[in-house]
Formats: sequence, structure tokens, C-alpha cells
Amino acid sequence: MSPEALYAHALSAPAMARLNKLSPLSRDQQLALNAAFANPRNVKAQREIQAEESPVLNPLILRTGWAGRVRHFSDGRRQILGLLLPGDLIGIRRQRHPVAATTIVALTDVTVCSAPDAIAVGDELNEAYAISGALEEFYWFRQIVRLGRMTASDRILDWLLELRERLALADLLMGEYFPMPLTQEAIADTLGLTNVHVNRTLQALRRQRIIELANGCVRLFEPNSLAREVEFRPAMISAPMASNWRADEAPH
Amino acid sequence: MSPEALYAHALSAPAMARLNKLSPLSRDQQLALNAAFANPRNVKAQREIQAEESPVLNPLILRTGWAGRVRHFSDGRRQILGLLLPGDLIGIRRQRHPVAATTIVALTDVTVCSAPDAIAVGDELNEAYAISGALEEFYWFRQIVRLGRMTASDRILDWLLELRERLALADLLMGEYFPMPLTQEAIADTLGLTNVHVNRTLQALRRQRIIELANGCVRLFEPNSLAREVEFRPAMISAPMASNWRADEAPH
DNA sequence: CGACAAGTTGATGTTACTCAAAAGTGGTGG
DNA sequence: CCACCACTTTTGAGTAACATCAACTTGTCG
Repeated sequence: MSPEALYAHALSAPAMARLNKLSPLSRDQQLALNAAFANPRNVKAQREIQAEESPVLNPLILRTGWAGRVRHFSDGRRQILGLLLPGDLIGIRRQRHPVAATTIVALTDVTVCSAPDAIAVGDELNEAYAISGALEEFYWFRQIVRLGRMTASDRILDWLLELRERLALADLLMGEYFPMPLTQEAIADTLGLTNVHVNRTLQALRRQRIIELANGCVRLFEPNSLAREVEFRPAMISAPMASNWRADEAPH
Repeated sequence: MSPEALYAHALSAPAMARLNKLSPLSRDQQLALNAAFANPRNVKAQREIQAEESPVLNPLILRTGWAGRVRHFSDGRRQILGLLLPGDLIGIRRQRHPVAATTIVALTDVTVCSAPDAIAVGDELNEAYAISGALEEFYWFRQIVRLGRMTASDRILDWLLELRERLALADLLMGEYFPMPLTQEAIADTLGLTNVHVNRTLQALRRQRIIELANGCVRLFEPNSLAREVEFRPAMISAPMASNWRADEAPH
């Protein structure tokens, strides 16, 4: 492999890993994905990836970086509906003339690639897309429960547990740590809080040695007991997916 | 038509109307749906229609009544993630071994029927299912914005506007009025509030002559200006769906 | 008539928001 | 290397929105 190819491979590894865990892919399917990854579009932080109400053309796959679905109010408030992490799919629709329901904005620098057509490429990829869609729905459910019924600190903890679970799917955990590049303002817009309150709540969680958060990296001191406390529900979306990926079984 | 058949038809008309508006159905498809509607399962209020983590078998269609997706906490709190209204579909999944991500509970007495297999029955029905799925996602987005960034009274108003829009799809508006059979407690669990606060907010809205709400019927005095005030976004999910159904064009 | 659920009211407490300013951080160009 | 800028994080003081607890009223149905 040439150095550039190696570099490209390292960048697309998380996305590949994620899809492969959702449904083990054949060699051909992996090649098709790699071909797609070789042709990226770079989007700078804060730029739109997709505009609300624009027709959805070809589906995309997020190769690197974090993005978010956003809604804005005329007075400047905004809500980040949910996050998109490496390996997440954008705009896979079943209807004939889909229209984007929300803006999608890059929260960090991001690269996206067009997602291979699953029908053409094969069943397992199709299944991976389907499970990815089901997971996305599952994450909406969690988000609604967080916003509707949790206190600020529980929202943050539940949300961090979700990030950990999702990043584990893409092999993006680094031992006990995982990346979290968002500003406190973005966290606030995600969790329905103000940046000030997020700041204070984070400080409290740090003081109590429940989390560590600095330099875009998070560490949860006791993820399992934390999960019990906030009644975090691990994603259980598909019968056989059971044990082949869990955050608990992350590399040391 | 026999009297019983007529009665059954009246009960299933809203569900039929909804699907037919999402994608105009052929005669055969309507017959297939009617056949499905002729074989209902009745569920009493407060009973479960689907249990969390149970495997999803055949998809269902809600013929009459209101249901909700629910999550419970161990201390008794609950969040109603979203509502299911007549004509809504339950458990249409693309993956191979789907598992229910949430409990679904009947909020009123309800009848559900198994949804005809769209692949077998035809493209338009399949398209109707697809658009129904996209709308469902759209409603999740609205719910998240409500919970994350709206005050109690805006939540209620935005939510009533959504109900109006959705009931219009199923021809369930009655002039300026529409049915709303939920208790204030259920409203509270939907909107992330307490029943007490819902009660007080509703009273304020009544006093200001913004809404009328009694006997399970709602009237919004000025839906259009209300929609502007809370920045309500009409569902725009599919390019051609444009004008063939809108709450604004409801029968007087 | 009595029982139970739903709606209403009052008093009080808490969580989170607002506004404003200070302190820290990182990147850029002279 | 430093000065400057923009952005992010942090701090403080005051306030508003919503929750909690408990009692009371109304309505419904057997």
C-alpha cells in the first residue's frame, strides 16, 4: 500500500469498522466501501452538509469528524437534534422524492463520502444500512427521554454513555478515554441547556470524580455503575447483534 | 353493504384516508387494506400493544384510538416519546431480526390490525409506508425541539398544532375542533412537564382565549398566527406531497 | 350513594436561565 | 517572540420557570 493509501485507510477505518459490526460485510462490499471512501468531500466546521428542505440526492456516509442535525429559531436559539459520528449514514430514504427534514452542519471538520448503493452491492450492506437506521431511531428515543425527564447532570451522563457506546461501534475508544470535540455551547444545544449551566454541571461532575473531560477527551470513571444510576439502556435493536460489539468489552 | 360492514368501514375510514393521502392507492391495495381492517385486535386503554425488547413480528396499523411509545423509570417517572394516531404504522422495519425499542401502550381503547405486506400488495402502498416512516422521523425531530428549547406553553401549542396536522391527514378534524382524549397527566408525560404545570398552563391558554379544550375536544382560535408564533414547521417530507393535504385546507 | 380517577388550587422549593464580566486558550501576523 | 484577536470557559448575582407536596373539588360510573 502506498503511504497515501495507508493514510486514507486509517481515516476510513472507523466508518468501515462500524458498518462491518452492524452486519459482517463480504470482501466485495468492503471494496465498494473503500472505493467510496477514496472519494471524499471535505467540509469545514460550522459549514452545512445538507440544507433543510433541499431534495435528498445520494446518501452519504460520514467518514471522519462530528456533525449534527440542527434546527434554528429566529431569535438565535438552536437545538441540535442529534449527532452524527464516523460511520453514520445520512439520507438513506425509502420514499421516492425525499426532502431533507433538517439542516445538517459539521461540528468539527468533517469528510463525507457518498454511500454505495446497497441494493447493487449486496444484502449484508443493505442489512447494515437497515440496522444503522434502526439505531438512529433508537438514539432519537434516548434523546427524547433525556430532554423530557432528566436533570442536567443525568442528561450529560446519559449522553456521554451514549457517545461511548456509539464510538465503540466505530472502534474509536482509546482505552478508558474517548474523543469529545464539542464546545460546551454545542453540548448545551444538544442537551437543551445553556452553556453556563453545562459548564457548572460539568465542573460538579469533575469535582465528584465522576468524569474527566479535558482537551477534547472524556473518561468515565465507572461507566457501569453510572449506566445503572441513570438507567441507561444499551442499544438492543436487532436480535443477533447481541454480543459482537459492546462498549464494556472495549480494548483495555 | 351490510350494517356491520358499514360500521367497520366508518371505523377504518381515517386510517384508510391517511395512507391514501400519503400515496394514492389502487383499488386492489384499498381492498387489501380493508381486508386487514376487517380483522382487528382490540386493546383496552392502558394495556400494552407491544413490549420493549420483544421481537417485532408482523407490522401493525392503528385503526382507531390513540397509543403512545413509552419509557418508564424505576421511580415511576415516565416519558411518552410520541403518539400513535389512527392510520399510523407500527413496527415496519427493514432489518432482519428487529426488536422493539420501546413499549407501546394504548392511551385510549384501541384497535390495531396487521398491516398488509407492502411488497406483495404493491408500490403505492410501499410508498405510503415509506412516507409514513419519514413523517414519524419528522415528528421525532419536532418532539426533540419542543422538549429541548420550548417553554411549557409553547410546547403545548406546538404539540396541538402537530396533532391538528396529523389528524387532518386522517380526516379526523371536525371543523375547527379536533379530538384530544388524553388526560393532563398523559400530556405532561408527553411534553416533559408535570400534570400540575400542564393544568396551570392550559388554564392560562384558555383565559387568553388562545385555545379551547374540554370534553376531549380542542379548538385553536387562530392556528395560523399560532403556528407563526411558535415557529411550527409543517411536515415537508416528500417533494410531491405538497398540496394534497394540509390542515389549513381542512373542511370548514 | 360511594369510590375512584381526573382536574384544580395553594404554598413552598429547586433547577436552570439571564445578564454581565473576567479569565483562559489558541492561532495569526508583524 | 510578542501582541492581538476571536473564541471558549469560568465566575457571580439575581430571576424566572417549573417541580413538589398536599389538600380539595369535580365528574363518572357502577
